Amino acid sequence: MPDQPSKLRARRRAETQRTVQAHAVRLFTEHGYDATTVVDVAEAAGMSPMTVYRHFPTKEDLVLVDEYGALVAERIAAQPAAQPPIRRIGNALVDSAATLTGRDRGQGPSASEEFLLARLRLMISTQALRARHLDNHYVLQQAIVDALGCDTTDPDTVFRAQVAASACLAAMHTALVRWVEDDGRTELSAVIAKALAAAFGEAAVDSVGTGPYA
Amino acid sequence: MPDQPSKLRARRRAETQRTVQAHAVRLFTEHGYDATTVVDVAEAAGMSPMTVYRHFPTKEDLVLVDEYGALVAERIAAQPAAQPPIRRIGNALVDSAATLTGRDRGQGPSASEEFLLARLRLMISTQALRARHLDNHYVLQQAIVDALGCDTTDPDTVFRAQVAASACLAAMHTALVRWVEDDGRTELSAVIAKALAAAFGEAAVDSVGTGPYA
DNA sequence: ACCCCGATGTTAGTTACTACCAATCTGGTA
DNA sequence: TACCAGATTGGTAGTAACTAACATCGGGGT
Repeated sequence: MPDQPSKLRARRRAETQRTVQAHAVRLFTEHGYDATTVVDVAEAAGMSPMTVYRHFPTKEDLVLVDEYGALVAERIAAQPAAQPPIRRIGNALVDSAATLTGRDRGQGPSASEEFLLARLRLMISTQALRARHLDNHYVLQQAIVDALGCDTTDPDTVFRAQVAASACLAAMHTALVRWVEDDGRTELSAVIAKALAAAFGEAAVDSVGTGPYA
Repeated sequence: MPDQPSKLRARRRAETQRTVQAHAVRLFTEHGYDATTVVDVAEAAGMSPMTVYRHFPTKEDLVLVDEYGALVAERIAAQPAAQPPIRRIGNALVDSAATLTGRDRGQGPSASEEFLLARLRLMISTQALRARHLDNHYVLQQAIVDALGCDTTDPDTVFRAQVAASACLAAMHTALVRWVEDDGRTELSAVIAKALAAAFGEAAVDSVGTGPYA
């Protein structure tokens, strides 16, 4: 059963990855992304540069790991197909953000949220990271269009879905920037909902401020 | 008068830049962006690699020169401020595209348009170029928000403007991709107008299909 | 005619990343 | 327990995108 290689291997692997990433983000934040070399990260994590490259194909990936994409695509497919695309995408984005940051009743950012914030700060302020982050949206856009499962024989429908997806993601990204500028004090899902409403009108999200709280 | 250094210098400079860029885009298209080195480009253009770097700070800039940004920002400011931001931005995007491709009555793509198409094809298919191109949108977004000249003391207004700008640019980018997939046979400004209408409703653009033709 | 500055070239160095091979360590199995 | 297979790690060498510092050359304006 090579499908499940003992799981212990996988756990150790995931653990070292987290370790390396934590050191990387810390060093990047302290001394700047460009001023920090991969060798520096390797030394801090106590391993050879080669090993770092084995876990993260590029230096940028040390910051960019994306757990959000799969979540969104999954939720899109789960939405009723009757609603307009923008609404479906918007709901999926808001829900996914709520799940990801999953914060209980207005307390401050948790530890994992602080890490997310640190990563986002880097992604926004560093050109190379910002560029690749936006390119990830490009991939996510395709995933969303696929998940919408619209009639692929009609090129016009596909086009509209692509436009909806890219516009929603752009609005979400702006919300993300805003959230980071506010140091995560507000609630991410609410900021996203506000952004979507600003772009597409109130009809874009089920209802602003709903969700697990309300 | 060092402000206007004889103009002849500037013209020669611009000319060599065009030469280098033409060779670069040709080589990139023929052999692939990643498979072509800057040294290859320099040899093709008949100069040393250093000179190439003097004219284009990075390899990516050989493809990415952006003449669009200034055009858009300028047209935004020229629009009546009474209209909603999305409409103002949408009109500016459509008008700028029409100016840029400036084609007379449905003939095929001109020579300069072929060049634009080649560059866009590279920007879309090559990851590094795609990423930096999207990052340029990020800069353009700021320029648009500034050009809108909204009340900067109210953070909410600024946020809405940012959302509007990023969403419009995303829709325009999708239109761009579509246009390239169609090998520029349709009219770029019309595709952009269609994308904006799909995202924000018919109210987004003054009227689809208007402009210098209609 | 002269001088000055901008454009070009050369060299040497840094850094991200890759290919290849060797060593080692782990986890399950006979 | 002893062992095998495969996963993980490490080292070396190489490529390619840049950067810095310095020399050179040629054209333009005074």
